[in-house]
Amino acid sequence: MIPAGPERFASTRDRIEVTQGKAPTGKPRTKRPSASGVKMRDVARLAGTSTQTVSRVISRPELVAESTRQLVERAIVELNYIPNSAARLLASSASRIVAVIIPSLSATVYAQEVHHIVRVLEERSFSTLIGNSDYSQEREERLVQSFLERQPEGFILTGTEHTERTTALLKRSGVPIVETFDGDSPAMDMSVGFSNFQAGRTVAELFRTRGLSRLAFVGGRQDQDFRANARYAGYCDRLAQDGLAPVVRVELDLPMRQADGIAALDRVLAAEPLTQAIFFSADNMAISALLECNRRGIGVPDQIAICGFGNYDYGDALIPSLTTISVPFEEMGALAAREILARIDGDSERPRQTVMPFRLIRRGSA
Amino acid sequence: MIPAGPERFASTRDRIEVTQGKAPTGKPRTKRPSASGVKMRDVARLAGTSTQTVSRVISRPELVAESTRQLVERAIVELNYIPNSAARLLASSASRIVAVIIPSLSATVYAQEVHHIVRVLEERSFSTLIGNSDYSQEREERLVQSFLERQPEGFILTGTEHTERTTALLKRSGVPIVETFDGDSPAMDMSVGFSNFQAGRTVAELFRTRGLSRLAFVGGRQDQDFRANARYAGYCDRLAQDGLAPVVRVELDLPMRQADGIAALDRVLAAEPLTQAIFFSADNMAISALLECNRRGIGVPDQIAICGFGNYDYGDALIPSLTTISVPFEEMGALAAREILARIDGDSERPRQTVMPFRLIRRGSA
DNA sequence: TTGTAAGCGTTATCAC
DNA sequence: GTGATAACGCTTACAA
Repeated sequence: MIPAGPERFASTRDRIEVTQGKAPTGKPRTKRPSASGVKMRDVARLAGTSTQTVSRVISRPELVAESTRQLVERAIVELNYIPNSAARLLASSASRIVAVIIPSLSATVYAQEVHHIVRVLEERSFSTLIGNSDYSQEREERLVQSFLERQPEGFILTGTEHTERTTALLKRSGVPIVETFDGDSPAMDMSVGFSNFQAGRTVAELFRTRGLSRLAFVGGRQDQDFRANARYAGYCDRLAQDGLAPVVRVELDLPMRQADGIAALDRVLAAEPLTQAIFFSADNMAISALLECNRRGIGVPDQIAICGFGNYDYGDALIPSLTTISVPFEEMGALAAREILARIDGDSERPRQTVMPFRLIRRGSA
Repeated sequence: MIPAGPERFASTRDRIEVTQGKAPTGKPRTKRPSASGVKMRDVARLAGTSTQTVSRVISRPELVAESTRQLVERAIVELNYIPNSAARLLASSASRIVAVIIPSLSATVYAQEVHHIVRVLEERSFSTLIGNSDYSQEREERLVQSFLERQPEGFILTGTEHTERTTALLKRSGVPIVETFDGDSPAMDMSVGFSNFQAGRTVAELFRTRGLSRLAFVGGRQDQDFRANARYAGYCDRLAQDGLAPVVRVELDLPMRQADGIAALDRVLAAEPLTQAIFFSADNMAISALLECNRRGIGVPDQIAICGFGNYDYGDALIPSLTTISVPFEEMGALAAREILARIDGDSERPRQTVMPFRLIRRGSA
């Protein structure tokens, strides 16, 4: 079926002459190398139809007579025809691309999210363009600009903090946009997130219920980690209710690596040796801090209670198991993708801002 | 600078009339909605030049007179012009896209790899198309076909096992291809991998050095997890040297989740209660098995030695710490991307098949 | 250094 | 149900 020529660039000119990037009429200018080789015109020629009919067979087969359709389909297989999406896009403005920008694929939460975005989009044969902003709004802006050149039919971004230009570019483009991971702030267009503020409040509430009052917080730098800021704000808000405030806030450079958990623990204890509880804004740090406490003989949760965020895989396998906040990152990604698709499909009046529920997973460490 | 109209779809027609998808000459057929609005022609008009000059300013500014260039650049900013990459691609066949297909972004190793692929490509302003094959060659084939429509300038795949059609399609396309994660088998084009076979051998060697002989293996299903097969083959190869063979091989459905480690441990012990060592083909399972052993009072490494694969973050924080194989996944991704770029740049005769070194990280568990 | 003309491969439109 | 023709927005080739 497929000619098994050993050389790369093997060509398919076995049955019919394949168009070779020349003007079909008029004086033949010098050659232009044709990218793929087989084009719609070749299929039409072999099938004995016009290109238009081939085009119809591909996009709206129900409009074509059964017999013609089979002829064309056979020609497509025969020639191994692969449509050129650039030409399609140029003529029809339907790129079937969705652009996704996240801070980093190295962070499990974003990788999970993207996995499910991609999964949902693939079901509908949309392709996914992926970009890492590296926690920088400037890089995000550059990515948006560069992706915009490809006319994506949707954008999925992380958070609601962007440069003015990013916002302006996106709004002007008229493309559906979903912002994820942030259910606290208003979105440009649509959003699928969760309340970081309430998550922080919930953890503070847990600690207060246990009668603890010297509470610390560990998260990313204020100017980088906006979601952690919101969690901190919620944390403070609940404490303020009892006339309290966090005794230490440790800010770490992003991306936060697992080992940073130990350093953070040290910084907390150096600043306030009598700290009774620590809220880590990511489980990986909480886990390494917890293991470090075990190693040092610091009792968890009695001497120091620990709560993480994200409900990573290993948390429940530790001793003590890790108390944490569980957020449905997979569902968030899947829904974000579905919202984009729904908008593309013209199902207009759907809920614009979805706030997903999170859960406090109460286990051994707090 | 940027008109701050509150409505979406805000248009920029403040200074000059923007082309609106009509034939500039001849009888005006009915309108075709222009996707972005501003196009090169508009920039040219505002700058008082031809589109050709605008094109040059964008792609080869050194060919344009300083004064003209400034005029054009100002017009570009003024109009917020964003080039249409479909048109560029159609005219020039340079998509500046690289397609990446991995089994799953949910698995840390692939997410790490992709993170670095994307990072390297972004430095050169290439965009990344990402697809999950879900450990299925059929899905991989579909993704390849669909990505091929977008004329990527390179493909990065996982492993060296593909359907015949996948191979045929890719070879015919003439696009540079890098296969990753497999340094044992010959590649279609280029490859950046490591020897799974030698990794398996190394682990068996470690266990043999410790005088253990009833050895088990835990990995993915044979028909899905080809890299684990290679590790198993190496494992067996080393054991055969001493007239031995694994006492149990547990095969799990992919993707393997952390909790599967405990189930696998049970299956190993059920099949051969006197098992002395287990090689897990992924750290996440090794970690949960190790923690489960602690919980059950099974002594590690004395009663059962455990070795993982991948050197995940938490392995060295456990007690006992996890012995494992470390593979430079990040470097592998980065190099894969660089190989593609080098080929695109025409730096032809570079090493085609790179085998990256792995390291045995000897820690407490084996 | 700049401009003109002719495509790139597809789809929209309209006529048959 | 099918085909001819004109775009889609850009770049290549060549002329000025």
